[in-house]
Amino acid sequence: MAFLNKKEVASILEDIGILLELKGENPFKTRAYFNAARTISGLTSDLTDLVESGGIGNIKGIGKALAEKITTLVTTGKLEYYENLKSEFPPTIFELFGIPGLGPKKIKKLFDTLGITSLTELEYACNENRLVDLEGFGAKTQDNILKGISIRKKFSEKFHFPLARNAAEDIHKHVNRSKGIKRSEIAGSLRRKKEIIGDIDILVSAAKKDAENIMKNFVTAPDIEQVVAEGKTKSSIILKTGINVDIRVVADKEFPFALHYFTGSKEHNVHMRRIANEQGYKLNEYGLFRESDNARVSCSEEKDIFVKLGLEYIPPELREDTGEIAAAEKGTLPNLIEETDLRGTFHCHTTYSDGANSLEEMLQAAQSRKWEYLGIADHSQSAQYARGLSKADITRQRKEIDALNKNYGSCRLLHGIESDILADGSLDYDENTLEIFDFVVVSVHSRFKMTEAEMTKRIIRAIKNKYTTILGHPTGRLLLSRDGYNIDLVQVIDAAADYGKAIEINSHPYRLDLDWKMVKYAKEKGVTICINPDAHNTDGLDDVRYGIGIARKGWLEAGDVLNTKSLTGVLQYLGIS
DNA sequence: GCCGTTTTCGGCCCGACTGTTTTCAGTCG
Repeated sequence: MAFLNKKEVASILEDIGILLELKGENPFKTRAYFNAARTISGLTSDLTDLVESGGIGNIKGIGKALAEKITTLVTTGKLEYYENLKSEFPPTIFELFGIPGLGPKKIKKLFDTLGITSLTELEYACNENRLVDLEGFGAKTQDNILKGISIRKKFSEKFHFPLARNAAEDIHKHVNRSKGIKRSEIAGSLRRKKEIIGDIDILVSAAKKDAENIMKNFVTAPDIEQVVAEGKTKSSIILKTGINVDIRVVADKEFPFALHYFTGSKEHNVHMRRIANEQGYKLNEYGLFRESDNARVSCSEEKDIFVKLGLEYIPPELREDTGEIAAAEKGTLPNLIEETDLRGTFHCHTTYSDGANSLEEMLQAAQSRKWEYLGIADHSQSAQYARGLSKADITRQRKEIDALNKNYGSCRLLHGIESDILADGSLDYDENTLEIFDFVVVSVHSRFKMTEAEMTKRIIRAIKNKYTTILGHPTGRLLLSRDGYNIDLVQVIDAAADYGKAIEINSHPYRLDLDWKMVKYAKEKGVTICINPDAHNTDGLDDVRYGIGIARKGWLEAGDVLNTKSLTGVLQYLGIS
């Protein structure tokens, strides 16, 4: 019997890390907790099993002390060490982390000397001018903290991918108009195709004489809320949308190294630097240096850095320190799927339910994308909020699809449905009706608040249904606004593997569900993945590009994905002609 | 805290910018 799941254990380990930082503990010790939190949250094997078998201590980065603490947490739900640490600080102290310029040391100082325990108290103290005389603080610091609090109140700290990408492209264009730019690129989590973006990183190479002008141009870009830092090689601004943008200007020979460094992730970089050290090099954002004589190893492209370290080139999407470096050492990195590999897609809505475009308009849009097939999956009858299809609607839709397929040669419409998974795990039509469809996507749209055991059972029952083709948005999460329902994804993926069913990567930028961390697990279990746009209009079809990003982050190759198959291959897969 | 073909101690990635200091600690990525 487990008292805490992975997510909860990881969250406690992270809290411990923060509390240890506050206490001024050895930074390597705190890092051990943060690393362990990351490791635990990324585990695909069952945590309870690992604890019971003692295998938990064999995981890299989890030694004797952490293994004991994790075991205690899983088996009892409590940890005295954590409770004691927590009792030293009020819980609201966590609010203070994330204000720019405020780290553990300063927060501790504020707590010890002024008794500040929350954001409100901090703002009050700033307005009372109480920070200026504090050792290590001053008028400037106090002012910046106030600005930070005001920005925190106004904006969220994270952004959906498209919003961040559009902002990044705008500022990138603006910067590129500066004189003397040699190379430039958008780096950071955007380049790694993360589902949520915290800030934008722009990298530029130029001669030294041009750097100052480029910086000036950057900090005077339109729509800037605040210039946070302005230096010769590094500056930082906050846009009116609340997004933070960092820029680095380096010499052109440093560009590949800076690009690698600036793309991250931080964990990947740390690991790469360790690999470099082991081979007698030092790696930083300016170059790769031989430790014996400090000689620079020249690399003209980012790819060369990996080659020099005896690694395969690691595509940015994989740089999360989740095994990509070991695979690159062994030469076993996947040949990642590309957007051009897609030959069609499934799960699209039309005016029959809550879509904005007709069947014919969707078909034309698919044709213009050179797709061989388009799977229509409107909502099912119980989804009344979305005008779910009655049996009469289904008959009518079938007729129209058959007629369109006769008139349009190059792209075939496939007639599917997005059937609600009812509370008991059954589907939303009788067997005679389900029989009609070319494919069936099954999704949860109601009764989100079940226990994990109930929800898992419900979804697995739907997976087992013989009419089910694809499990749609498996957690139901809405990024930045709604957590997914409680579900044991490992069990769900195992069931999909056992029953030969596909799982969707819902490509809508607010969903991106299945999460890439689990995509990799699904691939390992041999589950077919389907990259679906969940399009509600013709433009929505382009969302598959976000799904591709997630598929790549999940190590997928073209062969792992259903909709890279030709029409013939798909018809064969679906068992229709 | 973790780790080890240099193994039970002594390392642990590395550098820029800010604001406070008067040579550097703290923060950030």
